[in-house]
Amino acid sequence: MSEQNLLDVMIARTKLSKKQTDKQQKIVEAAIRIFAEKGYSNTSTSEIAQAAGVAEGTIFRHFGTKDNLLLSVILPFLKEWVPVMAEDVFQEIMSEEASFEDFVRALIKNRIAFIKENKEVFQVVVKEFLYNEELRKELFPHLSESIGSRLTNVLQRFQARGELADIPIDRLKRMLISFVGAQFVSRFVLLPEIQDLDEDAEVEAIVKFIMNGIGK
Amino acid sequence: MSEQNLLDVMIARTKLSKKQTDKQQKIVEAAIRIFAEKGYSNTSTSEIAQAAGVAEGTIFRHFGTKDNLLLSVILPFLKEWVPVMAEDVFQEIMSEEASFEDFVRALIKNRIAFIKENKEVFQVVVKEFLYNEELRKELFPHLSESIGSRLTNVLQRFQARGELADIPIDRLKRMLISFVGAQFVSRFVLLPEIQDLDEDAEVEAIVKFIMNGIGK
DNA sequence: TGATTTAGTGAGTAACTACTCACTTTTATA
DNA sequence: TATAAAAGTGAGTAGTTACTCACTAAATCA
Repeated sequence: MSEQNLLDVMIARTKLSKKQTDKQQKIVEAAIRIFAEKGYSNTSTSEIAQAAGVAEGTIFRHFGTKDNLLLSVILPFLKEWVPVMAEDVFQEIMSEEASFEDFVRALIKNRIAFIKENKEVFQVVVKEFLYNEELRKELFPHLSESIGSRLTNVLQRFQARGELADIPIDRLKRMLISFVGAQFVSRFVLLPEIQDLDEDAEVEAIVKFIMNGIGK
Repeated sequence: MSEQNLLDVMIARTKLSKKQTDKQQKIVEAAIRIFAEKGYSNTSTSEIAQAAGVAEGTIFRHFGTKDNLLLSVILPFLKEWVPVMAEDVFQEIMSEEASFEDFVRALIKNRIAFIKENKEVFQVVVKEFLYNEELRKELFPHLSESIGSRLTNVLQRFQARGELADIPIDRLKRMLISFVGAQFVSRFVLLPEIQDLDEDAEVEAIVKFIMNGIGK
């Protein structure tokens, strides 16, 4: 992977994001589609060029390396993922006197909507996050900082209010993230062919599981 | 991937499993190590040969193709995974008058022990299951049949006993598997560097989450 | 022991890989 | 409109890939 700091690339890419060529966009779209289907490592630049209706050289004119093309797919998604986590859900909900259950439900619905809008990129992110150790090691600290710390605050507040069981915050956080994450991964990556049979009911079941478990 | 039926390969490999050469074993061991670290697609046969202290031709003498080598890594693991799921835990526990909580605890402890013994292969299986669509499509039916149906029986019995919430079995099953699976994946694949800080407490937290959720 | 099968080798190969570069075409600017 | 800059091209390149095959070494069997 790229040796330079990912945050720098992230910022640089944002500045350039306004002036994007037609073909540049076609390349990214094709890359997303094929990366999602077969994985980054199993995709050749010539295949992307063909799918995008572009000469192979054009890819390298704009993105320099194949690695950079992957970043151009993943980073915009993550850049949107993180702040939306902050504003749309956290602030809005926390200002009111909402219950933890409401918070969890709103968070899950919000994230499902976002993933649905970016289904293929989500698939790429999940697959490469698991497969590409360098990428993971580079991105993990940023994600766990920006998302994790926010979640810690929220959980602490709800635990102080007495709405949560007396489990250490870190363990709570880990279980929450991995459970919800697993739902998203199994729904949108492992079994993407399944349609929304009953999305609301599914969300409700997830919320109930989190709140009350499955015992009786 | 291989065109032939995976079950046939599975059976064929079992028959041959007795007479395994020294070098054959070294190759598999090296493959497991490197596949787990960098992923199948990012590993070359020459790299495996070098790590195993073997000529590259030797790999192809024994395994024919790189795909077959991957199967020789994954299938023995799955072949052990499935029956142990049946005997060690299911039968033993179900014969007694154990509670659902006992069952879950025993199941999780048993699976953790098995994964610990086969940590690297587990990593390979998880990564390739997500990355390699053909492999997933081939293996998924067998796994969901042998494991899923057994779990369905167990859940039905406990639900009939009134120990479980009135959630449709399929949804129960999906949530249970994805939650427990997520714990294993995050523990042994995403964050393998973390040691057993307090494994019993962690297992207990997982069990409690499943039984009672995190609400109060 | 001699003969046959099996294990092991490593140089060789065709296909593919990411990437380059001299060139043409299009766009922006003066 | 003339000029400079940027976008786009595709044949070419050096390196790597999975895999082959003629061969030698070791094990098995008569």
